[in-house]
Amino acid sequence: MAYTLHRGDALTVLTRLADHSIDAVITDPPYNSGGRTSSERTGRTPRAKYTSSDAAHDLADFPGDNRDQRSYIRWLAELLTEAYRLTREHGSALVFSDWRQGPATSDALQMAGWTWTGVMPWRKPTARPRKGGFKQDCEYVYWGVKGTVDRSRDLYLPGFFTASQPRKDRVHITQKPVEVMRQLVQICPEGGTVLDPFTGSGSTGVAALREGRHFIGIELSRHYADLAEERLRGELSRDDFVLVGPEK
Amino acid sequence: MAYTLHRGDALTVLTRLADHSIDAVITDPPYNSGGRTSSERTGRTPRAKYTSSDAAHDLADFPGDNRDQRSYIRWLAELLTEAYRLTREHGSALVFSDWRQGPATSDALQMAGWTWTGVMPWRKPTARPRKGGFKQDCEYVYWGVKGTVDRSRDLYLPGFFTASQPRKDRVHITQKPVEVMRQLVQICPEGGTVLDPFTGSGSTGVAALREGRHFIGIELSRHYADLAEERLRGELSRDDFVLVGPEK
DNA sequence: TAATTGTATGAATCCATGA
DNA sequence: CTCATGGATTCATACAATT
Repeated sequence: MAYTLHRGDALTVLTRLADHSIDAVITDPPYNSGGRTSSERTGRTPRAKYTSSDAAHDLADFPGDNRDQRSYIRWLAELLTEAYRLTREHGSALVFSDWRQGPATSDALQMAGWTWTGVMPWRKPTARPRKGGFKQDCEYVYWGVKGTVDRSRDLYLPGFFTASQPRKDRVHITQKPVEVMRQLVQICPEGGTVLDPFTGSGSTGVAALREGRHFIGIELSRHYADLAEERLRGELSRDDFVLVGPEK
Repeated sequence: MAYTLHRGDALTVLTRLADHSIDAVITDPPYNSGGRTSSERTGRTPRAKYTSSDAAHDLADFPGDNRDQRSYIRWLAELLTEAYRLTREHGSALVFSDWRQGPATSDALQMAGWTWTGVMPWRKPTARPRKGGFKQDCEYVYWGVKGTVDRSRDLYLPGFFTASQPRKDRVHITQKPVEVMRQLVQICPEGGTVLDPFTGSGSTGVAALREGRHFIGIELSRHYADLAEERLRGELSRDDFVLVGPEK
């Protein structure tokens, strides 16, 4: 297994990649969510929007979390259009979203040509409660395919995930649990290639390598690109990775 | 606790009800999905769509499940507009949807004036697996409020439900588990009134009565109106219902 | 070693205050 | 008035510290 990391803007780098070189696009774009007013959403850093005021951690902000909803849909649709071009027939796109941006994500996916085939909730047991009603403790993975689902594969994946956010060793505010990502990357055939245009700290890549898929990542921020590089390099030199047997 | 059942068309009956008489609208409209093409959606009866071909069900069809998506949104928005008028300030609407109609449901809710405040997945552990990818084993409850959430209530509800569809004693194709509905009706203050314009077999009403809320139901089909009537009457004569203590 | 107690925090949300 | 800003708040859960 091998990986490639590009440092730069997602859309710019995508346009340079070759047609039909990718089997699955799995990514977690900035949600541009958080806050009731436009200025709350666009005028604050991710840390200010998403972090408890008494939290002691010192994780870096990430860029691109300040679009309004209209330009968010257009931007995401354009990105997913490029991703569609790169993807082989029957390939998949898996896009993370919170509850607020769900409809926008579904729209963008379909505007880009993907066939929307499902939604998989990811439940986070440690979400904040909400006084006066129902808490919102799920994020969502929107699933699109290029053309139709490949029904010839003997593959049965869950429709729902539950896992806590990484706490120890966390390096990104929105870091995803590797155990969830390991399930998701299986939508890519073994030995195929997974693309993540918003690599962040690289959990998608880590999962891809552990599950025997190649990985191509793109990350704008130097800080996170370096962190992802380090984590991915560490994966290739893990001597226990041959111990990972076939999933039951 | 008391209940009222109207037999008739939802929209027609709603226009006859009084302003500000309702605390929570909790309902499961016909989803109108279940097929990729317009003809697949409109050409089959609900039984043909929602039951597997080999299942030995004997459940009656229900009407109003063959609109295309555009008119579905308009129809649902109109219905939710009437429901909005009936509802008190800070009251809630909880609308069931499958994954396909989620964006449409969110649109209709907001078109009708409700503030969209969340989505709660309901997971059905017995859903069929899907060859070649992720199974779709969740339905969704879309939550809207009139104005803002009432933060003065000391109420903390879950953001996620898991429960199997009733198997024994099931009388409606899309019957909801009472244990899920008992959580949902708590968004209505104790002693308040819950409205369900698509009563079906009456699970919302059963849950409302058990949790100490009044219930108003509307059901078009004579068959299901009779069934709901019977179930609700049975609730009022349960001698164990006084044993239901205050929720912790 | 196992059980118990203690502490920090969450892709938030709400509200008072000031511009 | 509206809009922007910053600080206070909520509890289940994870993990560390302690018994």
